[in-house]
Amino acid sequence: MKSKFEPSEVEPRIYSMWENSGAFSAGANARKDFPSFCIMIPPPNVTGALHMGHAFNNTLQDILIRWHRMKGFDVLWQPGQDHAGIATQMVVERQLEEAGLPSRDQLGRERFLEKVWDWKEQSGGKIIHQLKRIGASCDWSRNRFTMDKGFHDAVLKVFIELYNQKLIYKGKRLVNWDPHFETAISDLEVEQVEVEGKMWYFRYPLADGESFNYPVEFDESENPVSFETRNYLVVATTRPETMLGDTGVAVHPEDSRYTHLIGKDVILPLVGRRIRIVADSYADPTKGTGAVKITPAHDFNDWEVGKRTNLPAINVMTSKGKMFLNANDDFLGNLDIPECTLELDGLDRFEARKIIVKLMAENGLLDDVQTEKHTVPHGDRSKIPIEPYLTDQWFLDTKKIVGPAIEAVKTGRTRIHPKQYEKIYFSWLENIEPWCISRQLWWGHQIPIWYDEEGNQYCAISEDEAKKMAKGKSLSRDQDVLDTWFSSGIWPIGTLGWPEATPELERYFPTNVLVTGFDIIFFWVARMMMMQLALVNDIPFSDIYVHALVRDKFGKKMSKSLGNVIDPIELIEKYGADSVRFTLTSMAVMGRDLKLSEGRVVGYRNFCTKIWNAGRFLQLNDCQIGPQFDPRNATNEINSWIIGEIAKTQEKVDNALNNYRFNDAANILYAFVWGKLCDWYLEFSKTLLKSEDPELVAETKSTLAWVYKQSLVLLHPIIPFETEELWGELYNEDTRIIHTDWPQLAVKEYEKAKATSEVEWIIGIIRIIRSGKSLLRVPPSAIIPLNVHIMTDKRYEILEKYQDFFERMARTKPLVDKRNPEFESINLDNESFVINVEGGGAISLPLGGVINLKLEKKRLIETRESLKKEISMLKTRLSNEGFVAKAPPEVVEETRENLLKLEEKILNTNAAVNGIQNLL
RNA sequence: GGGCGCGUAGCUCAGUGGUAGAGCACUACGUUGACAUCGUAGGGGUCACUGGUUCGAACCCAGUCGCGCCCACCA
Repeated sequence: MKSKFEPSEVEPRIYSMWENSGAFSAGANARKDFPSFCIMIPPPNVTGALHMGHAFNNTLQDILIRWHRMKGFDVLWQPGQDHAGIATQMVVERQLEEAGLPSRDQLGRERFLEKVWDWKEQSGGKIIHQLKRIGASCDWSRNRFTMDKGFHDAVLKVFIELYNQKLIYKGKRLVNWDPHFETAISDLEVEQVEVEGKMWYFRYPLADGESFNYPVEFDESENPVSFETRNYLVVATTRPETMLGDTGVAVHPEDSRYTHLIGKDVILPLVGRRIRIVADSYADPTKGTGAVKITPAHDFNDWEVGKRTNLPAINVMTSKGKMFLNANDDFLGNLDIPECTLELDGLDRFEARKIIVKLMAENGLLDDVQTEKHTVPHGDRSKIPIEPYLTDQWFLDTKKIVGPAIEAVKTGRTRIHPKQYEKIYFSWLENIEPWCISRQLWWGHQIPIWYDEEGNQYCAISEDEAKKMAKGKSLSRDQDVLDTWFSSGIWPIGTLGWPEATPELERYFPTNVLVTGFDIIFFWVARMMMMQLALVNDIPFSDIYVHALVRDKFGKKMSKSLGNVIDPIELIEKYGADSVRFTLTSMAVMGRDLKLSEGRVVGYRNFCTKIWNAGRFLQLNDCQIGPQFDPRNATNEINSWIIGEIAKTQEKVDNALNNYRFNDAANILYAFVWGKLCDWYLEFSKTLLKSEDPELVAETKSTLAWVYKQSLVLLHPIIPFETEELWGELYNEDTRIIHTDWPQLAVKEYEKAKATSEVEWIIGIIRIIRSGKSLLRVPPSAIIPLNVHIMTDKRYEILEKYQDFFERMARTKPLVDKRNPEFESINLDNESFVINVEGGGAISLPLGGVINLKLEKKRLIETRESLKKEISMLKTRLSNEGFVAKAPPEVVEETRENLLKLEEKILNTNAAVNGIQNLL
């Protein structure tokens, strides 16, 4: 065995060994009649790179997968990648531009898509390779891509089914439009960004020479007392450029300032168009001026107002967000739209804004400007303000299929962990809006709709089919593609071969756990629920584990623009995949984001080193599990103790993982392996192995080998590489650790209570001797005497039995029986450090010349004082009737026991004080 | 505006009714045959604040202050 564990050498070797031997294949290591256990990987972008969130997400999945595989379940971890419409198209377009190649438009659809496929082929393997680096044990032979033929057709099939059920329809609606990508996006892809903005107050002159009295001063009961005569209305806006598309001004039907103006017209400044003053309760008298300009084609609320009050909608922008004033798009009414003579055509909407404000000011129509913060909707990919835009789009009527998805979680058929996310899930689903599923992109699943010359729709899986339906009419296909999340929505059934009735669908669906971040609950989780239930009438998974976000050490979201991204691959190269995995696991607390700091990784890298060195110790001592060895029959107490401890650890780890308490699992293992196995048992074993009793030596070697082996198995789901390597080094097994059976150590059978309490007592004494020596600055190498003053015979015998351990582990001389039946005073024959022994008894370390008697007396008195304090605290509690009557009996009992222990300690301390006094 | 979460040791975080925990960092000592990526010992916290419930509160409840996030709206 090498003296150091070298992840960079071991990890690739072990991973290929697993992969080449089919260790990850669906059903590998499945025991007969065991149920299936299936996890669908949240498919990463095919052209993406692994970030910390992926590393975290997939580590947790891999833990669950490896754990179940070892337990004998029929396991499938289904991997795959997502085509990521906008993101991928964006990358390829940028590459073309950087390389000075023809642009998307110049290439045309077919040739552009070839470029995208090229890029996919070129970079698509990267993310898979990176997932392998962290040790993900997916069944790669089943890898799926959302644009692969089978999956592609499944997506179209879904569209066709839902279309035929009239759940998918086309309509001209106002949608969130991204002027950069020139596509519609869904509500979810819109981010609200707070910006410092301005509110402009514009005067819109009344038509036909009208004027009115506007109240300007009020008395105490808010009645107007003075008025000014106005021949204009004032409206407020944050987006002046949209005024060119104004087709009305709304006031509240009960706003007495304006009621008499309803039905009259104003002249839209700069444009000269007459637009109507309408009554609509959307206008809030308490906001702005109470009169609100209405631009139905560029504002969601205005669109609704326009529909209610029969105002036309005039689109004033191109799909790129540039002004375009003579579009003559009049979708809601039939007003005659006079030609606009303003020369703004082709100007960017924000440039136009400046000019319009300037023109309004020049015309004396700018009433006021205020600066204020407001939120502006931005495209989550383009990061520019989206534009509400009037277009033809496809929608999925989610309201009609949402019911079962809500029901499934309400009834607990699907459980969300942690539970608090259920609320978020419900609140979104219960207020769901139609889902805009069409995108004006090229990379994606092209909508399977063909149109004939009259515009009739033919929904079919292929052009041939559509032609048949159209009875030979000449057809053209809809140019739009589907939202990427539409295809992700059928990931569970799609990857298993739906719509075919495949054996995999039969075996693994519904799947068991979905492990995902909360940021895609709406995008993905809720939609999978809806779509699976709608298509195959079953839940996609029974459990949803929602994990938190990995943030940087300051709690900031990692992002490229902030430059605070920690690359998991770099961490893996520096510390090894196992260390990174253990770190993420130990921080995976439900419901709280994790701030990753490199210090944690270092700590767990050291843990991996510790495990390695313990393995070396076993090998140096030639530890193997003897053929006759049964851990339940170990005779030596120390051996029994550690056997009991590993059994308890196994139980705790299972319990933690069953409850998705990954951090508990990691911490339990850490505490056992380092705190118990290495710190104590290995040290004890050094003495045991020197025994002259060959049976004890054999039992100890077997125990070491067996307990360490169980530890490796329990660690394997979190630390797969190193445990596999150690397994190969230390144990001659037919199977690799990845396919070893997960232990089931019934604590009742494996733990010997007597051995546990005995060894724990000894550990306590060793600790306190070490502590005493250290406090008194006795050099650790100094070997000191150990006198026993107060002790029952029974306990003294135990103490004697462990003499050799005291000598090795606390550096003491053989113990000397100085017990005196008269407990009045300890018979201290030299300057001594006195120790109260847990559970009764007193020992001393005679340290002549080393310690200052007066100081030691002072220390003892201080000890006595603190004991007194504790005692009086406990006494107060026990004399409290409420406590005795209402506290649980075991708590009262425990308090009594503690009090007795303390009282014994104080007696011993008194005796020690007296002993010292005699010497002084 | 609605909702969720967080505030515990210098740092990163567990704990969640019964006398405060881990890792890292810090201090002292230490090369005993697994391990200096180590060992032993130690210092360090009125568990944000204020009230309440309780025999007992870091934990439950209410409020306050600070931080973060989600949803909605924004004339």
